[in-house]
Amino acid sequence: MKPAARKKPANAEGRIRARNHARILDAAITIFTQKGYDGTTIAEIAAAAGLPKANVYYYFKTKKAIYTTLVANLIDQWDAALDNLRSDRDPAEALAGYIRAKLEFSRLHAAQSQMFASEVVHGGRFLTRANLRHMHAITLEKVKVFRAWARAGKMDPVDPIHLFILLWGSTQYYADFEVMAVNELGRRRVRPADFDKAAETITAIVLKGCGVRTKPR
Amino acid sequence: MKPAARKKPANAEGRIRARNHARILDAAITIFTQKGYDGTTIAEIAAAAGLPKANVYYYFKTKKAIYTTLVANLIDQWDAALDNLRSDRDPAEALAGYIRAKLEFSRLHAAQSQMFASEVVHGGRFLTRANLRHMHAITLEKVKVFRAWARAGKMDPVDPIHLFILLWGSTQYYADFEVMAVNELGRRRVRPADFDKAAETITAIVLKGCGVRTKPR
DNA sequence: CCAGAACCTGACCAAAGCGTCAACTTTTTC
DNA sequence: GAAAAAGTTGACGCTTTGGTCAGGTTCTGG
Repeated sequence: MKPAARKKPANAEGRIRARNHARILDAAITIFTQKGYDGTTIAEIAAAAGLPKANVYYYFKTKKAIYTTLVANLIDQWDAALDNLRSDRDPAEALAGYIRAKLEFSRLHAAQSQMFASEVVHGGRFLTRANLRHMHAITLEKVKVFRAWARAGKMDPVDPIHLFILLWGSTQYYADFEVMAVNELGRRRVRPADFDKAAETITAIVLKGCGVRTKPR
Repeated sequence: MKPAARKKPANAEGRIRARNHARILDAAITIFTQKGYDGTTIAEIAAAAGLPKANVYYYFKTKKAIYTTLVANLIDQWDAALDNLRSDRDPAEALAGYIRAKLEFSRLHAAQSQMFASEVVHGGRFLTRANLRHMHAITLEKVKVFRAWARAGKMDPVDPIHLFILLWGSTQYYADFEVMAVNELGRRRVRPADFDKAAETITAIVLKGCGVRTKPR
């Protein structure tokens, strides 16, 4: 083999590799979301990416490798909205910001939310223990925030995990169960105004429901 | 053909037919839930039902026929919990009852809830327009109940559809996203006590959050 | 008891899909 | 400009799966 110095460093991908890698993942997430892992074919992903099927295997070893790369990306994004929740913030603003951020994610990344939902509904067979531990650890950090607010008298001492489940279930619904959301909203698609109304409604119910106050009592 | 009187009436199925029909559906819902429509094989359903594969085709014309029969059954069950919501009831009791009923369904029929969730997450390709119209019509009936309570000053005039989405999203989460629920609860499975705590927490937040009062002001 | 109906089933077929491969083309580097 | 590396791709092999079929068995009613 020729001198190793000639080989590109692993993180210095060429522009062709980076472009095709991204194209495949973009195409894949749309189709995995619509059809699920087993209902999606490599030929469909290739066609949507504008590449011959065999070429997909040049960039990803297997179909499962494509899917698990997407799942790993989704875990990274799951964390981001939780940054709103810091104990040094006013709980009304922090919770309102979190709800808004979660709904923005549902609105702008419906496919990612749906794909993650699909994965979890089917038992999370591609979620690793490390994925689950990570998400649990992050959540426990934020549980502390809720507890700190409760100790400071800024909100009622509601069970933080069940509160998170209520927050996640309600905000993700608009993306994950879009078919039901549009049906019940009487629309063809969820509009930005619907997301605004959702943010307003969920925020009002949660703040009032958790006894959130902007001043300590 | 022999005299029609000899043929059994369509609704007087023999015990063999009824038994095998039920066995196939019971087996199917478990596997469709775990693996999704495309990930499930007729051979797996047959094995779980204790029948040879070709025999399954004696009872159901196609794989899709099995699946859509299950979906139709799920629609029927979706309605039942909503019976709690009647305008002549006290809203605190009615909403608490509805939340409790939904959580009971999640606890006792997790597979059905997950299968329906999977169907919707993937765009509801096996949900018919009639299915969707039916669910929408039922919901609109209950929207009237919320509006009647608001007019009577028994609760705040929150947006009924967004409230339903919050109720559905939070109560179904324990079944649909069981993997996440157990992970965040720090458990191996969701226990009856967790459902009790969920009922208590969701009910408290929703009643307080919606300004539900047991006496008109 | 027998004929008809209902039920069962092993073997089979056609189609689909994951992944491979050898040969080719393009790009990159020296 | 040439060699090496990277990228491309049509054809193919193997396996799997939905569904069929012909022939068989069991059940039911007269």
